[in-house]
Amino acid sequence: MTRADLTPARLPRGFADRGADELAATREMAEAIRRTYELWGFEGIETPFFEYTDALGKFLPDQDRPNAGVFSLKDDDEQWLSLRYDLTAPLARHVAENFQRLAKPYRSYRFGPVFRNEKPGPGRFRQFLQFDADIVGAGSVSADAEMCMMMADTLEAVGVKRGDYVIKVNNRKILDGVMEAIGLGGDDNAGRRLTVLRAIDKLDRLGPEGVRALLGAGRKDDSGDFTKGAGLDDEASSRVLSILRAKAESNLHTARKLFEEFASTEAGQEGARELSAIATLVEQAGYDGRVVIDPSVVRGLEYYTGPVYEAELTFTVSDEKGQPIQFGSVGGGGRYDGLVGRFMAENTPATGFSIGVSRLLAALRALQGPEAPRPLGPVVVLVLDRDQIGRSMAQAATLRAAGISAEVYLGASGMKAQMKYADRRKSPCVVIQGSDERDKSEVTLKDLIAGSAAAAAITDRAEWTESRPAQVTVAEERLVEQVRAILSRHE
RNA sequence: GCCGCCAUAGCUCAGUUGGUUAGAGCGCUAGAUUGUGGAUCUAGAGGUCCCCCGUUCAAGCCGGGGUGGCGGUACCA
Repeated sequence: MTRADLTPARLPRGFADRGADELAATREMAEAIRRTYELWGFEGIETPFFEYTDALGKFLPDQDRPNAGVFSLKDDDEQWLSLRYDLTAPLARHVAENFQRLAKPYRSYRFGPVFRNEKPGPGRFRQFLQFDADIVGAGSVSADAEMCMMMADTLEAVGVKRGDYVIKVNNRKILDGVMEAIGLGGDDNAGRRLTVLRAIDKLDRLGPEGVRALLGAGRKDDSGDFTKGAGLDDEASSRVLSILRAKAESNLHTARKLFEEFASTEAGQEGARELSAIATLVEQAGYDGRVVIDPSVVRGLEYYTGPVYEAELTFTVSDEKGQPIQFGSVGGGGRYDGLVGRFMAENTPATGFSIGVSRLLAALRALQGPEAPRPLGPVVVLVLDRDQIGRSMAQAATLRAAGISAEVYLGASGMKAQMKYADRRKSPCVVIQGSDERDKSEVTLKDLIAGSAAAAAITDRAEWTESRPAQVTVAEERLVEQVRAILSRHE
């Protein structure tokens, strides 16, 4: 086989392998989230990665193929299947399919990878982890208030300090009311309404002037690309922008202000009333300041029908170049009363949220800095005489029986390379038994972490070669006891 | 999708007006140390200069096309 025939070892774009450190960190975080959800009375449910494409609600009517943005394939019975792109649509399918069996309101959570077939960017992959919680069958805003409060608890459970995050709540009905008031009501204007929502969603990045441009004629960005605007006149734009300034010093003030300014339509009235109810519940439950009404939140642009919420990290950290980075949103959700209704005639209200696990993890790691704790590897039992490997295996077995993770070195290299191997495995300690120890039924244990620290102080070459820091030789039957002593120093 | 930038060793990158055998640092393998990782010294391995076509006596370098990557923007259910 020539070089040119070799298969290139390469990962598809937008996908990533994840190593031991990240797996451990993910497991820990997922566990903290799961515990919180269960404390709030949610139960787990798992759905498959694949769904029928129409169940996900994505099918272009004018083409015989599913929408771009979704990974899809045709089954052998000619039906289109797609990889799930979120965990909400599969839940809606599950609830509709098992409607009679489920106790409602149905409180459930789910965790797993979702897939999006779109251009990856920095920190954006085509496969990533989400952890969702939803309440199906509860139409009152108490359910939305609970979701917000649970989100706050969840962030604290994974290690975000109070004050380092905020759960922002808004209500789509406010926006709907305003758009109705400026003449964007009705089915004919659905496209323009969407443009308005998208413009508002960009407030963080573009500022009020950028948003105003997008509400009006349009905006040209730095790369020279032009984005067509919603074509509103100045007065209408101002009206929309005034929503974004409605945030006041407290939730109840904001709610009152919204009621005063945007209650000219029925939808606006209802939205303000709902937000006011949420504000009261949040205050009574002691979540004031953590859950905040913020009229600039838009969220997922299609299926939300009422309250929408978003978890935002408020701290900044520096990247490798010292540039401050703001992590922003790590999750969000809202009320989607229409989603289950796609599968069954019975109207089923629902509300829920999703946490971007990978993103949250990245934020926390950046916060902890590069010296985030690394999990230790196994104890490595060296093999100095290959015909004595059975003894090494017996020693490893003894350690395992004591619940200590241990492995026998299985390579062909000498002792020096074995030490290097153990070092790279982040092994806390190696077990050495050459002929000297074997004759006396002893083992030598070397504490690699302490050894590393001791070596850092050595500058003289002779001392370096002579010294055997941080190692101890003991009788073989004291193996477990000594290893435990070493491990206990590094926990 | 649109706009821009980039592609040389495992990684980060040099490479002069186009000119012999394409380099450095780090990493890797090993020796100094007959049994010791991380310091030091020494040696070694490792390259289709992204691919194709063209210009030229001569291309890593110039031109065209392709592919891949990065950044911005749009989309993000």
